[in-house]
Order: sequence, then C-alpha cells, then structure tokens
Amino acid sequence: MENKFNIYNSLTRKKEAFNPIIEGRIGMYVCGPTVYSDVHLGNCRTFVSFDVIYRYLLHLGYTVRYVRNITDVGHLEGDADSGAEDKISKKARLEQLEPMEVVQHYTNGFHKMMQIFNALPPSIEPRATGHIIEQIEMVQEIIDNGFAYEKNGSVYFDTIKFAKSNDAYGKLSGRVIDDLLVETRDLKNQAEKNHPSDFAIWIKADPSHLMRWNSPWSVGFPGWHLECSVMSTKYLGKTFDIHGGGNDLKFPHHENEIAQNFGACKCAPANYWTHTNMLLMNGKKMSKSDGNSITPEELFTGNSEHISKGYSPMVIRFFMLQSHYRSTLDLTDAALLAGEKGYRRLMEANDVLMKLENATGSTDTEFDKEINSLINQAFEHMSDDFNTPMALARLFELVPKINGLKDGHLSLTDISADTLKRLKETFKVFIYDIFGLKDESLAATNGNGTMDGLMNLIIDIRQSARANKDWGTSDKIRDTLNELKILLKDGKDGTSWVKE
RNA sequence: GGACGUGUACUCAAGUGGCUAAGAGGAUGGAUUGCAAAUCCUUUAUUCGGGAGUUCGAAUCUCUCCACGUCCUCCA
Repeated sequence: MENKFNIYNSLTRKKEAFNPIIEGRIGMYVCGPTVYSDVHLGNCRTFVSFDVIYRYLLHLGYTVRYVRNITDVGHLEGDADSGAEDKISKKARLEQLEPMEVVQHYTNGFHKMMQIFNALPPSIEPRATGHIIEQIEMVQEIIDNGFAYEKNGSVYFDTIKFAKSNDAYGKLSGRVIDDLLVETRDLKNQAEKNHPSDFAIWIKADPSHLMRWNSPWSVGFPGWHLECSVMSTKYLGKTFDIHGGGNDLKFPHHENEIAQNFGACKCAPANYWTHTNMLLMNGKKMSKSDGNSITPEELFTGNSEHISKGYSPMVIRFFMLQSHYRSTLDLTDAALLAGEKGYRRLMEANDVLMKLENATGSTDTEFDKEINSLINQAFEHMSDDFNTPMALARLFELVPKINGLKDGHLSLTDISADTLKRLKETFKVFIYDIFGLKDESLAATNGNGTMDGLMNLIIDIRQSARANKDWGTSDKIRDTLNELKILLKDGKDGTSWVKE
C-alpha cells in the first residue's frame, strides 16, 4: 500500500492513481535524444525530470525497467517529400564523417552531460539503427493490417483510414480528425501521400543518402516515430505502464507512435503518458536563431551574456527541482542566483543535521509531532504527481528547526531519538536518492583530509587571536579567506567553514 | 488561422472549491557577534491579469476581454 502514487496522464488530462500492469513492476519508456548535435539544455531538463521520477519509483520499491532510446536514424529535417534530409546523414555529409561517427560523438557527449547532471543511466538504451529488422517487421505488420500503403518504394501510414477505424488518433494532442479531413486539397509537395497527414514509416533512400538498408520495398531507412514504437514494444511489451517525453513531442511524434502501435498490434502502447514542459529563458523559448539560447557549458562557465556568473550542475539541477515538471520553467540569472543560495542552505543544513546527536525527548512533544508531520507531507507531495517543489518546501521548513537544534534555540530534549534518526534518513533519501543532488562543497570532495587539517589550524590560530582581542589578526584571516571564497561561520560551539 | 497551455508578492515558484494563499531568493526590524558573516525570530500578496457569472463559499468552476507561451515544419 505504501507504494501508491498519483500520476498525471496526458491522455485523460487528469491526475490518476497509478496501477501497474504487473504488481510491483513498472515499464517506463522515455523518448531520448536524436544525436545529431550537442545536447540542448532543454533536453537536460526533461531527462532530469524523468530521472527524478525514475528515482522516486525506485524509492517506492518498484522494479523499474527504464528504457530511453537513442535516435540515430530517420529523423528528417523538413518533410520527406520536399527533398528533406535525415539529420544525421546531413551532419555526416557536411563534416565528412561516417554517420556512425556523428552518432558516437554526440552520444558520448550526451552521456557525459547526463553524468554531470547526475542522472542515472536507463536500464536499456536502445538505438534505432540496432533495430532495423524489427522496424521492417513492424512496417510489414502495419501493411498487413491495412493501415499503410507503399508508393515508389516508400511506405506511408494511412492516417485517414486509421482515424476512421478508431478514435485513438488525435486523442493525445487534441487534434481534431475532421480538420485533417478538410485539408485534403492541399497536396502540394506531397505527391506520394494519399493525404497530407499521412506520414512515412519507410523511406526510399535517394542515391546520395548515406544511411540505407535493404527492405522488401526499397533500399531505404525507417521513418522517425517508428523506432520508439518498435523498441518500446520489444523491451517493454505491446502495452506498458508509462511513456514519457517532452511536451513538444506530443504531436506529431507521440500521436504517430500511438497510431503505429495500434496499426501493428491493435492495442495502445502505454497506459500513462507523461510530458515535461519546456524550459524557457527570459520568458521565451530557447532558440539559437534568436540568440535566446545558452548551452550547458556556457551555463557552467558563465561565458554568456545572459548570466552574470557560472552555475554548477547541481545548482541547475536544484533550480529545476524548484518547479514542477509539467510547468514551464523560466531560466533567468536572478532565479539561478536564488537557486544557488537555496541549494547551499539545504546542503549545509544537511551537514548540520548529520552531526546532531543525543536526542532525548519523547515522541509526544508538539515539536516531535511537527517534524514527523513535515516529513510525511514531503513524501505525500512526491506521491502526488512527483511534486518536487512542494516536497522541497517541506524540507526547507525543517531547515530552521535543524539549525535551531544546533544553535540551541531548540532543544534536543524535545525530539525523540527515533525522530531525529528518521529526520536524518529523510534528508539523506530526499537529497541524494530522490532529488539526485550531490554535495559539491570542497569539504565533501576533498577526501584526503589535507584541507580539513589546514583549516583547523587556521581556525585555531584565529581563535587564539580573538581570545587576545587581536582583531587585526583575526579579521585578516577572515577577510583573506573570504577572498578565497572560504567562509568562516562562528557558532556557539566553535567555528566551521564552507567553500563557496 | 487551428490546438493546447499560462498569467499568483520585487524575482523564481507551489497551490485547481472551504482554516491566517507553500517554499526559495530579495528587502525589513530584532536576537546573536568584538565588528561582520552564518544562524534564529519578526515583517513583506485581505489578494491571485481585467470584468461578469455559478456557489453558503473561488486564485481554483463558467463566460468574456487583455497579455504571453508552446505546438500545428525540426525540437525535450
């Protein structure tokens, strides 16, 4: 019973209680990147969002098979019939590389970025080019079921026929099928298709096209959308639990994916569809052509006109957690600055908490009950459609209580040993396991203790100076360390330090 | 033009019918401090884009107007 949670389903536009197909197990498919260029910051938000969802499902005790694909063929620029080119094929031609070199290069970069953001790797990361045979098989199944037709070596999905046989088409994205039917006159540049809304599932390769495979219809390559239908079916079954992706994939990608799966197996691919919302910058979509854009690297280094300084990957991850995955998130310098301070406050409170000992109170005190209540609420928020901002808010309400226990404003006699232990466990689980944050402070990353030893010596010398009212020396130590971005914190029980 | 969505304090951002509208940052006053920083305690939206309606009751539902965003071509 403890693993129950609610999830917003894009198909029904409602929050629903989650019911797995197989008790205790979850199959989740998330549309991964098309690896033809460096990973976009917006991609990072989507994958961080699904990383938190994945982590929370694991926390709830589910056995999760998390499949996130790499699209390395078939993703066209523009329309197939107007001479458009496969994105990867084009990049390979322009840079005089093998298409697989392009794919490898950007896949490596993508993996590196996911590591930087501390996103867990998926259980399976299948590539479209590794599943050409399966894709050809699915095209054949769709043809056999009468939902696709071949023209000049290319195969198109018959959206009109599908829409008439089934009410599934357009349901996810809110497209009205009647509107599709009305636009039948507009057939320019679409000579091969019966209808403009039809889409290619197998494309005959022109002679210059670099990526090509044999098929019953032509030497060619699979259409975009198809790889996700095929690989989700192969690794998760014809119908699985959760399908995710960015909001902008709803149409046409996901709509067509659903159509293909129905066309092949006459069943719906996923029970729950979840979509993450867009990352904006200064209120607008990030767009390279408008200059309203920033790369992850620029964000880390601060080398951009849009920000005043660099922000670490964990600060950015924390910043993302402060909004809900279904809301747009506006990236601004002020918001990042605020996020950086919030992240540090949380991590420092966590350090303080882990050092608290000797709670001697009973579980009957108001204070003890309040702590437990906040902890419970934090988990309840996560179970209500993965509401990370709400859960974080509850953690932040606990922060002054933790600091108060350390400073002596609050008493360890008012909290029970069990509750203190639970509080520690809660922070640990939320920060590291669920939110996937890492401690970036120097104290945490400096494992050999040299830094600690030096700092203890310096703090000791300054303490002596202060005892002798030698403010000149003590302030010089403090100010010089400040210039090195090391902050000293004078507390009741001594001085601690933190590196900015 | 069509589809979907958003508009909450100085900024970011929760909340989708009912106690005093979360949280972070900022600002403010106080405690603490040798002075600071950090920390703790206050204060900071009688109000949720404008207007009308439904309801005992709405930021939350309906209508309308305004503004913005995303998609409809490639995008997470």
